[in-house]
Amino acid sequence: MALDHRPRPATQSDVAREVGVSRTLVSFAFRGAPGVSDETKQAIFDAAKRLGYRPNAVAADLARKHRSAVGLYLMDIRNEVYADILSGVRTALHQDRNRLILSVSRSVDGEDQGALESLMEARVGIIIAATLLDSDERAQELAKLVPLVSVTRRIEGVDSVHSDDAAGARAATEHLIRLGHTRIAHLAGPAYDGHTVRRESYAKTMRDAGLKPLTLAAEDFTQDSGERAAARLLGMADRPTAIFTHNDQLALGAREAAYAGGLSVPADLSLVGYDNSRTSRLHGIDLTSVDLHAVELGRRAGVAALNRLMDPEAPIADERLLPELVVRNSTAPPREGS
Amino acid sequence: MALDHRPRPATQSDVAREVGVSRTLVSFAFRGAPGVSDETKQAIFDAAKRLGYRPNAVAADLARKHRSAVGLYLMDIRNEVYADILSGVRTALHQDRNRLILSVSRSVDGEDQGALESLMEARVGIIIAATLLDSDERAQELAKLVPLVSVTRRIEGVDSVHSDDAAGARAATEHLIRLGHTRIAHLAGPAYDGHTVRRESYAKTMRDAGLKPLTLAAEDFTQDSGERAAARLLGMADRPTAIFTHNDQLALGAREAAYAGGLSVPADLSLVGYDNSRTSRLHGIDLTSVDLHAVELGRRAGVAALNRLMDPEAPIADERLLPELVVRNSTAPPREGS
DNA sequence: GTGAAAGCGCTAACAC
DNA sequence: GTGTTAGCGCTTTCAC
Repeated sequence: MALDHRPRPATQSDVAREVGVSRTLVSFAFRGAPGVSDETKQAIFDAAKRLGYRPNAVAADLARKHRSAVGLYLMDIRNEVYADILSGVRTALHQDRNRLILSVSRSVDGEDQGALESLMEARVGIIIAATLLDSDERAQELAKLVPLVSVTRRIEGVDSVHSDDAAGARAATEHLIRLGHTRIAHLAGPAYDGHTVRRESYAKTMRDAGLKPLTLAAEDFTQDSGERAAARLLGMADRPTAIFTHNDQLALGAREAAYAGGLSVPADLSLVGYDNSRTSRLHGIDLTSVDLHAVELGRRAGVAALNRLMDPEAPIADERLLPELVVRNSTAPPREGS
Repeated sequence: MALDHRPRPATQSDVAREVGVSRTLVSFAFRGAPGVSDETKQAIFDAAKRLGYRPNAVAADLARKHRSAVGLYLMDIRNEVYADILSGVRTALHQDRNRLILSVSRSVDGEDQGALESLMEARVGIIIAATLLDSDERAQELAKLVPLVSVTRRIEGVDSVHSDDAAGARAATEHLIRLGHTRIAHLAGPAYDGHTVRRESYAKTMRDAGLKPLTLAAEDFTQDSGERAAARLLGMADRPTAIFTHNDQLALGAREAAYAGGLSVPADLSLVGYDNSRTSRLHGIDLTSVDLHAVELGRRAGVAALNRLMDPEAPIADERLLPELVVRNSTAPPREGS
């Protein structure tokens, strides 16, 4: 067998025995607690190195009746926004010695029990969730079991750091109205509690401008489902001349549907996405999109988690960032007569 | 405080006390072990539900002197390939009740100690690594501490499931040669042990065709660094008419560099990527790319991990899949006279 | 069928 | 400075 014999990992006791001290001293030494002479400390570290000892954080947590790991739930690993949030969370957590346990939603099927469950099983001390698919109610229940920080979505009674979706959707819609579009559709995601703000803001903005809103919900948040939904929109008799989508992936799907139908962007169809992903910035894609500053969102969520861990009694955090519309080349005035 | 009082989670003892049996019975009941009457079992489950008891998998592992969690290391969360591998791994692990702990490399800086360390700390029973940045030697050392499955990269003496990179790079290079290109450059990633196969295969294919290889290593695997490196390539006196890149992100960066320099793809520059990412399939991007079947790679890695867990003495796995060149519109014959 | 007791690797009083 | 002891939530002999 090429595999070497894997010896049972060294424990505190092994180190203590090797040095000839008690386990307590080893424990103290590794946690930097006072009460261990420098010599002893050196001897302990040397022995530990020799034996290949590494503290068992899991057992330590158990003994301490305390949970040091922070769990991060991500709805969609294929969406850059979540990668950005991860980056942000990490920079915030970097200082502390916290372990970060990631968990990704299995599929975008409207419930994240599996992923959340695995975080609970791993016995994390707090969960940062981006973006919860569950209802507000279930989220609030979850928060009773373990501290919860919701990113990207505001939940009453739960630490939340989110982006002003109403403002973002309004900016996107107004941009299209200002260009002269009147038949502006909205390609929404599935209608979960956390995802209604953008569609409502879109509808309100349309009505305020005297226009008729037209919202179609995609099956999920993927490019494929965006393409399917947009194909339906573009097949209508009075097809829209502009579409504002819930996220960039849906927008890219709509873009494919347009080209598949012989339409081009922005000449025949204006498109506004949401997320300002890297792909949206590619030459030839040039997607107008709303940037919700995901890295910063993640960073703040990390800070909020740290705060909550330090003070369980602190008031509920509720932070809101302002998104920003980035205008590129996927939007233009509608063609004459269309 | 809006936050409800968070009660200490119920334990086995609580359930046992509630039902009026010993802890052992509760333990047996939850693990489906024989020796518990159906009535008792029912009573136990009822009480557990009432009390909101959920088994502590971490403590169970500790007591069992066994590690049930599987750790998955991903090099780059922004690269779709890794999202695909994650999907594959999950489908393979789905049957089993194994916990999956994710860990993503902090930055692409040539060493993944941090991410690996966190997996060790979480006390996982096996690590699936995609793609290790460390040297073969360090990977082999790691494998002595905890079972390791390497995906995407073959490591001697370690369970590996990878794609035939030599074949992939050869196919890409030959495709460009066949189109008539002679000045074909290769944009490689940083030169880690695991990433040399593609560049070597490219060089060999060039030499075999009587052409002179020109390899430039990007600083990392991101689009930005691809853009910078490609800009240097395109600024050369005798600039290449085609570039084959280590991955799609680098290729997209090269594409940006081309357009920034007034060149268009494929008229002035042919481009072949690697990964066949979703972005590469977008209308207007149409990137010719090598598909390494990442989902299947991940699935097999998951299976390999399960096997290793079941039989530590089994022979080392070494699986290799054949990649596939997907030709799109980013490659064309070189312009006359160039 | 059921339960008592020891132990997993570690922490945290408290005493010496 | 250093060691003793009890215990975290659970599993696992082994005896009743």
